[in-house]
Amino acid sequence: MKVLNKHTDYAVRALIALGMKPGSRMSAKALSDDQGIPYQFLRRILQELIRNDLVTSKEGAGGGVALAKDPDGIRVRDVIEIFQGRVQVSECMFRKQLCSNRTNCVLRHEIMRIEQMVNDEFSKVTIGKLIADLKRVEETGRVLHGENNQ
Amino acid sequence: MKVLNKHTDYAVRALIALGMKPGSRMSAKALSDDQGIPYQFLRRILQELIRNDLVTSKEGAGGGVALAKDPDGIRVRDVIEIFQGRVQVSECMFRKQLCSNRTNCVLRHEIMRIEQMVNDEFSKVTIGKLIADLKRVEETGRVLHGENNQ
DNA sequence: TTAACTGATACTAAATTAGTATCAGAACAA
DNA sequence: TTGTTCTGATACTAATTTAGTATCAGTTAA
Ligand code: FES
Ligand code: FES
Repeated sequence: MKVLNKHTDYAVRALIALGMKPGSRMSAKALSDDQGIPYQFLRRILQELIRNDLVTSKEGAGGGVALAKDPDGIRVRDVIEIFQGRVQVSECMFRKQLCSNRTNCVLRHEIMRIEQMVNDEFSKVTIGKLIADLKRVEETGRVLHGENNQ
Repeated sequence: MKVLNKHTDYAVRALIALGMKPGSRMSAKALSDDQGIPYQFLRRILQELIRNDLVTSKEGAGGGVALAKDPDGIRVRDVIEIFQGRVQVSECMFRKQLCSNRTNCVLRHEIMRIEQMVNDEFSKVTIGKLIADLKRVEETGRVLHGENNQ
């Protein structure tokens, strides 16, 4: 059961990469090379991030993309919702077509509690937090993530 | 972002239905009609539940399936793991091929914490608990789930 | 005026999920 | 002992989602 798909995965990676170089724009090409993300795929992901105001862009030569806001203001939850929709355990546990009485369904209660928890947790994790963690690890010399070794 | 697929959904429904009539066997056909689950699909789901010792079966005329253990001993988590594998947020956030240094990866830490939480929660929800909830609601006359009304 | 970019969108391929079909064999009952 | 009702096993198809590619128009800077 995989929770994050490639869109979200790549988007988070791209956002971190952009957040690591504050102020500077990067082209999609550079990001693609940097992070090993298929170029055309990344392009579409970035365009979606732009539409959702997480990223700003500048067209033309010397253009590129940059974070639209403070890394601490970008939650992983936001990214998930853009590419995968709201976290929901099941559209409706016992019926394809949503029930009219959803609020009364006890089965749903359990499930919605879990949904809420997951959403809360993903709200706490921001790009800023991830970057801080990454930097801390880099400084203390501990190994980091897959791109850097092996 | 849908977390539970049809296999899990139908399996839970079937397990609840079986748990509601303790002792008695039901044929896959009856279950299928009862719950509105496609017959052949349900057959395969039941066979999987049987292989995993959540359900027992008896062949031949008058045969059928029944819960193999106490409903309280069947966790929704077990069902999820049978049909969707272990809950994991991402195989590995930053690399397709699992990194050798996963234990040191700070990004992974956040994610594994959330995974753990979800698994814990789905461990707490058992078929017995769901049945108890259902019965309580039936008694108090409150509306229940989608099969019973519009 | 050309090279380096993004915007928009159509398209294809791969993987997963959902659902169907078939045949063999067990148990029961007449 | 034969027909009927059931499960076991497994192959198959269809639908949907996810992943990835391609193309063309327009913008900007040198
Ligand atoms: S089954 Fe639809 S709301 Fe509970
Ligand atoms: S990216 Fe692979 S373990 Fe962190």
